[in-house]
Formats: sequence, C-alpha cells, structure tokens
Amino acid sequence: MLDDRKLAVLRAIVEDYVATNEPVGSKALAERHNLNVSPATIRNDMAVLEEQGYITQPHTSAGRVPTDKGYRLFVDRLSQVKPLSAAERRAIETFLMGAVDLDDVIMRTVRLLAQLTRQVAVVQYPTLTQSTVRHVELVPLTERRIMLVLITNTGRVEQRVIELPEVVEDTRIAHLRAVLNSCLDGRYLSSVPDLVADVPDRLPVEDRPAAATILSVLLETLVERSDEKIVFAGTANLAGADFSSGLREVLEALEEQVVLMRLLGETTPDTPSALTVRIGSENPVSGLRRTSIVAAGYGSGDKQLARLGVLGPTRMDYPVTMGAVRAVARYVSQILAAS
Amino acid sequence: MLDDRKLAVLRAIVEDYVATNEPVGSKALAERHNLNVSPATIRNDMAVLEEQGYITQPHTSAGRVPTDKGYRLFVDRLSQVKPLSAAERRAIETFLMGAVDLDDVIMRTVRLLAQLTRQVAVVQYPTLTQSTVRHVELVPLTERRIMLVLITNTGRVEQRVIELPEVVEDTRIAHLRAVLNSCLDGRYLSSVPDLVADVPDRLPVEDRPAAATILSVLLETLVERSDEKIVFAGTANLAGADFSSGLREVLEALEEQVVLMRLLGETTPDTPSALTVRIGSENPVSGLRRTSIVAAGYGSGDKQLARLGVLGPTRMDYPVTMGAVRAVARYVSQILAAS
DNA sequence: ACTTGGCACTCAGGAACACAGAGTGCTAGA
DNA sequence: TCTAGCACTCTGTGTTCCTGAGTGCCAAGT
Repeated sequence: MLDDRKLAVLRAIVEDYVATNEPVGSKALAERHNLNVSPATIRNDMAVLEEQGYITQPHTSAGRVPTDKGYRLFVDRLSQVKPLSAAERRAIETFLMGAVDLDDVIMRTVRLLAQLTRQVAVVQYPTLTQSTVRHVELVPLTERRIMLVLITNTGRVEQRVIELPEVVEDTRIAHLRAVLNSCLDGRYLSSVPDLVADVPDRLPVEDRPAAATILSVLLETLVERSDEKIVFAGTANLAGADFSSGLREVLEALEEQVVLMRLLGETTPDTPSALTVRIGSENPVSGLRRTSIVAAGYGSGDKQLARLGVLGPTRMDYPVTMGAVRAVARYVSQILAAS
Repeated sequence: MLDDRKLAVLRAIVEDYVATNEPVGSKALAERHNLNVSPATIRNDMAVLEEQGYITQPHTSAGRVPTDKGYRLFVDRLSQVKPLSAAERRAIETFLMGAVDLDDVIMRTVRLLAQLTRQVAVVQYPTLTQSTVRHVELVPLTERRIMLVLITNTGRVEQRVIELPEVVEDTRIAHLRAVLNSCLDGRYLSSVPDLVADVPDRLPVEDRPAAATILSVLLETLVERSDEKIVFAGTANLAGADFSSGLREVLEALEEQVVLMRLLGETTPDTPSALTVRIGSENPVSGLRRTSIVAAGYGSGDKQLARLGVLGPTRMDYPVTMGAVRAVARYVSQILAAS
C-alpha cells in the first residue's frame, strides 16, 4: 500500500511540522531531507497519503499537516524512542534522590517531567489497592477520639479521626492495634476486608462496638481513596504552544480527577511499564481532541503501582517525549523500590 | 480634593468597566448611572481623575479605564463587601461538611472558592509552626528502620522513614515514644527544638545514638515544611478572561510555591482574619502586574493558621470576590475548629 | 463658580482591495 | 516511474479609506 518512500515522506512531514508548526510543502521537503527525488514526485506521494487519510491540508494551496492517523503511523512504525542524554539522566537521578517522603517524590517527579518535556505532566499516586499494609496505628487523642493511621509499603499514609461510641481505655486500644497489625501486616490492601472480618470475634465482647466503628472507618478509607489522587504540573507550557481557544477546555479537563484517570489509561496487565500513546481523537475525553497523551506505568519491582505521563498538543515531538516519560517512570520505580 | 460627584464617577467607571470590559465613555456613564449631570460635566471630572492618576485612557479618544490606584480607592472607600446569598452559604456549608480529613478539607475549599468566584483559588495548608503537637508515633518497620509520624492539632500528618544507626528493640522504641509524647504533647511546634534538647539525657546511654538520629529527623521535618504547602485550582478561569499574552507568566507564577506564599501575604497579627487586597502592581511579583489578589486568614478559634484567597485580573468584581473569600475563610475556620 | 451645549480633532478598528508567494494538480516528456 | 513546466488557487499582508466613539476646549448659560 505504502512503499518505503511514501513512509519516508510521511516521516519527514511529521518531523518538519513538529519542528516548525507550519504546514509543510513539497519543495521544502525535497530540500531539507535528502529524499533524492523532485518536489513533483513528492507531491504525488503526498496526494496518495492524503487520500489514505494520513495527512491533510488546512486549505487549498497550503502545505500538508499530519492527521491523527498520520501521527499514529509515525509513532507505531516510523520513529524510535529517543533515549535521554547521560547528562539528563544524571540530572533526573540526583533530583529525585533528594526526596524525603512519598509526597515529595511525587511532587518532584511531576515537576521534573514537566520541565523535561516542556509539557503538562501528570502523575498518579501509587494505588492503595495494589499496595500492602506496612502498619496500622491507632493513636488516642482524647477519651472518645482516636486517629487511625494506615501506612502502606509505598510510603503512602492515610489518616482518619474516629469518634468512638464509648470511652475506651488506652490499653484496650493497644490490644486492638496489636490484633490488627498481626493479621494485616504485609497483606494486600485489597484483601483487608476479608482479613478483618473475624477480628471482632477475637476481642472481648465489651470492645466490639468500638472495634466495629474503627473497622468500618478503615474499610471506608480503602474504598474512598480508590479514586486515586492525581497531580499535575507544567500548565504554563500550554500557554506557550498553540491552543488559542481550546485552552480553557484543556485546563478544565486537567482539574477533573476522573478525567485524568481515564486519560492515563488502564494498566495493561501483560506489559505494565510499556508506553501508551493516545493521539488526539483517540482519547476518550472531548475537549482534548487536539492533545496527545504519552503515559507509562511505574511501580516498585514487578508490581505495577500507578501511571504517569505527559499531555501536550498532538503536534509534539513523540520520540523525545516518549523517551522522557519512559526514563522518569523507571527512575521513580527505582526510588520507590529502594525506600 | 475629590468631591462626592467625582468619587461617584470613579465608582461608576469601575463598575461599568468591570461589567463590560470596555473603556467607558462619558456619554454611556451619563446614561446608565443617574448622576443627573451632562456628559460634558463628567468629562471635566474625568479629566481631573485622570490627572490625579485614578483613571487612564488606552489611547486618545477612547473611554477611560481605572488604574491600580483607582481600584485601590474604589476598594478602600467606594465599595462594600457583598455578603453571599443564603443559598450560597448553605451550599458552602454542606459542601465543606463532607470532608473526611485535612487533605480533603483543603481540596474542597480550594475548589469551592474557585467555583464561587470563577477565578483562581489559592489555599495554604495550616502552618506547622503555629500548630501544636497532638501525637508523635514511632512505628518499627524493620529492625533498623522506623517511621516517624507527627500529628498536629490541625489534623496535619507528617511522616518520615528513618534509618537507624543500630538495631533497636521495639520496647526501647516504645519507651522513647513515651518520653517524646510526654514532653511534646500539646506544645507548639515552634517550641519543639527547645523541649527535646534534654531528651537524650533522660534515656539510657545505649539508646542515645538512635534517639539522636530520630530527633534530628524530627527537627528537620519541622524546618523543611516551614516552607508551606499550597494548592490552587480554577486555572481554567484564567483562559476565559483576557490575559491574552500574560497567561503564561501567570501560570508559571502559580506553580512557584514561594511566589504564591508571598502573594498570599504575611499574616497581619492584629487583625488576623481581615481581608487583604493587593491590586496589580502592588503585589511583589513581576508577571502578575495585571492581577489582583484577595486574601484572608483562617484558623481555628483565635489562632491564625494560614491564608487563602483568590487571584484574578485587576478588572474583577471586588465586592463579590471579597465576600466570597471572607465567607469561605470563616467556614473553613469553623470546620477546623470542630475537628 | 459650575455646568452645559457645540464643535473640531483624534484615533482604533473594520471593510475593500490589490498583490506577492507558496503550494498544488495536471500534463507531457524523459 | 519520475521529472519539468505551467496554470491555478489560495492565504496572509500591506495599503487605503472611512466611520464612529470619544475627547478637549471654548463660549454661553445659570
């Protein structure tokens, strides 16, 4: 269908258009890339490419611009992920190393990614459900009030203040804590509901009402936060690019957690850390039809914990962006595995 | 200097300009506001106002536009904070009530404020230094590793993983925890450095190295987080308004924590919850010369904990914005006091 | 001493127009 | 199958002109 030269033309069009942000014509192509054919030949090829829907012209007698389909072909078959330079790698590493806690890791990551790609970076917090319990703490605050603190192996900490139905002595709280930790320690959060089911039975009868309250809050915490936390940075980079009008829509989409979740996409179970690219209209959110998303999973070890990525105009430098996303995902995984 | 009518003219100019976003001329003024004088008279007044620097004209033969100084006068003497409607109050209350923890309170607050004012909302987390210690927890993770969790009376939780210099038994950790809590409970964070100074002396000699490590991390935590955490929302509202070019700068400023801190301003010790308005060039950040900030302090009880506010074009509806900021600050204070 | 009506002046923004330049499609020839 | 040439089609830009809103100033009115 498309011979090698036509593919080369498409690649050249994408590269030039990404670089210049202007429709690219046959003459300029023949000059800048050594395709060794004349503009006229290129025009013929472009006619074919256009007919097949890979490129289009904004108006008659303007150059050609890649369509979403064109970018897709480019990403799938015509480009290679561009690795970062050694200097960039070092910069990433040292920058991420300085983080003091999970919040800090995520914050640094999202900023780093935004700066590196000059686009909007999006990072999802490690999912609770995929993590394991590292510790459950019950902190008495007053006679009737305790704070529940849940610490996961990814460093994530959730806390809730709980109002007890009755006064409970500290020693009894301590006992409950010990029971909880003994049966939850190291287990997946997803298994917590099952594991705590019989906890009240193992307690003295008088403690059960309080325990029930606490457990219900604990389960609630797991459920509520399964709509994951997401942060982003680098919106200023949107202003620099085009997006003359659509900017409002893009910003609105970014502030919708749910939308962001869908953007980053589902975890692909077989190849968790693979790069996902969604181009323009491929993505499920209206209002972002002019943007592409490059995302990857990250996680400590072989466990896939969450996703991160960048969002930018469809007209983006895919090889470089993909390289940056992949690299950052790997480094974050390392950091999390180490802590 | 400025008689009543001139002030009325200025007020009318501000109101009309805010409403229409177009330079307002003498004729339109005479028609829309019943000043009972002719356009010519208004022109004379406007000439005076312009000479004094309260208004200006974009170009000869255009209407007048308020200057920063004009807005300042308007805010100080010509306008009253507009209270919210009962419906709005109820909406705020119910929306904030649903929050489950501090993160959630802050998140809801910033969104609420953005939606209410249709501008960018900025909320600072309660300062650590003004808060008191509610509990210090030391959670053994492995033989050589413990997690330090610091809980404040505002519900804020800080955690750090600590690598110990040697293996320490859990019972000794528990002892240290007891010592720490007994001397820190209920105290201001700012006094923590003094209070923990003699803690090592009260421990068996063999525990001192570990204790020193833990204490240094604790102190570090206090210092590091004194550059406060700030969140914002509603950037999409910027796109709607003018800001044709400056938008990039504004977005960049918003992502700089330090800049935001300075924007919200210092706490005014005498009247902590008073509204602060910074108009255009009054604010210390270049790149935000076309924006105004309306901020207020909030805190539980009489304690001033942090600040919140909104940022928008100098051309904003000050009475309404101030009303919203004040109301939200009050409600947040209530919520925090209750928890 | 203010206020008002009249009048000449200024200037931004839009409409009409011409034009250069980039790019195309097509056809005939190598 | 590629190339060269040619006629054609547009967008974007620069120019010019014109309208209308708005001003400043002055002289007359109260």
